[in-house]
Amino acid sequence: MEKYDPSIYEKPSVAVDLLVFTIEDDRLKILMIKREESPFKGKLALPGVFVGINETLDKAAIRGIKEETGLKDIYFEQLYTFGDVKRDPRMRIISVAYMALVPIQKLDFTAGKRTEGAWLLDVEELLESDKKLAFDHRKIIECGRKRLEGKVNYTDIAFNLVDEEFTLPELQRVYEILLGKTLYKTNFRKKVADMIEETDYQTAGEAHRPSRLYRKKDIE
Amino acid sequence: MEKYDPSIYEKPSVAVDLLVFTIEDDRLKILMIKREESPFKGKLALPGVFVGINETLDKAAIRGIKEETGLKDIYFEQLYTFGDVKRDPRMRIISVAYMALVPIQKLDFTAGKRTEGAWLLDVEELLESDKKLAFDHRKIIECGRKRLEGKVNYTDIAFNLVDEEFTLPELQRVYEILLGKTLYKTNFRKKVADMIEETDYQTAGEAHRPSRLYRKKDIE
DNA sequence: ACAATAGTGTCTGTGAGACAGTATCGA
DNA sequence: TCGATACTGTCTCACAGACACTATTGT
Repeated sequence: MEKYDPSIYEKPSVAVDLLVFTIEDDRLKILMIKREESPFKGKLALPGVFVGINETLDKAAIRGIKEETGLKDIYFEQLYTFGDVKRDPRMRIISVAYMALVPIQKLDFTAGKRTEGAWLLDVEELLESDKKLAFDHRKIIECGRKRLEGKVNYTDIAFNLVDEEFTLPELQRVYEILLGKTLYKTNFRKKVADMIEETDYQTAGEAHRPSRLYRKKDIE
Repeated sequence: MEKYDPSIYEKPSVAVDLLVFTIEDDRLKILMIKREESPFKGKLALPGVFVGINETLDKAAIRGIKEETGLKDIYFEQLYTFGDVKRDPRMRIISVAYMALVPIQKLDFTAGKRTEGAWLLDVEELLESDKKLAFDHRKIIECGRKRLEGKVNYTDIAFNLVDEEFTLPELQRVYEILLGKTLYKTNFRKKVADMIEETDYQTAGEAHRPSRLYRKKDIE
């Protein structure tokens, strides 16, 4: 630390921006809102909250997730901190981005404070389009998308995008969506074999062979 | 973003803490300083700087590295942001940790502003000891140590810890130190084969077969 | 019977791991 | 010649990739 007293210097504001990912209709989606004020009025933005002076970053993220989705106890992790000087044209705001994953079955984002003005948008479509997003939120989403893809293969992060009980074809589709390529059933099953455990249930009512339900093995 | 004007709320200070890693005497070392003021007076701490109101996070990290080591143009990356409320007992300071890697040949940390009170400490020794460090700096160092180990195998990050020209035994020792285990020569060479290119030089003057010098292949 | 999807058996190629062997320096 | 370290050849084994095959539902 330096010798000067930081309290006499001008300080930045610190916010938490949230990337709430889910999978809907076999597509990766992200929760976004439409800004109703300047700057970037009318543009799409990530939901976010300012970090309270007596609030940890994780707590701020949890609070933001709760406000937007009504949910707590969902998976989240800190992504990266964005600190360009002019990322917000009004004033200096440093943004700590957090990524949250939620199975679509749990997600009812009108359950939060916001009852309208929020959407689940297709991430690939959004990133491929040249639509202007608020602030540096395009860059933040790209960062989250990469992290997601990077962690699929060497963590169990994908399990956070399926319901508590899931079929292997469902889980495989999640892997395929995150990786952006198709996988072979056999190989996929071998890979996840030691992360799952059977239940006694299976799907029914569809015009094909039923599929066994599994759950994530918690120990090990 | 929320509706309130953040400028009327109390803001945290934002600092960048630096983990300057190097390898000296076949050990992973980190640059640390002894605090001369309260709090944690006399305790070891990571060097750090406050982020200027018109300075990006990366720029603050570069400035800090320059002040401590006299170096610019060395490898660094953002590690993680630590925002516990009481991590600094004086006031709320959010710390964005950055990790820098520098080959020992380039490192002369008395070249910076600080001419004394800085040391290269053995990271494993430090983490195994129960020595009290300033702030949450033990946790930050653990975080950096893990990141380093995690990235060795699927990036070329280890190359930042050897000189521009290096022998394969040297590079292998870096890998071994970061991974904490010995490697087989043959397999190691196969792994790095497509990341290196030969030079026309080799070591001399040692009582054994000389070793060819390589450099990192930049294209590809 | 048939369409549709779930699930299995097995061959192959790639790459990590292990180890034995050869090469080249100074003393 | 010898000790020490640099470098190479090659066997094995685990695992990802590829693909053919069988199984079970509703219509």
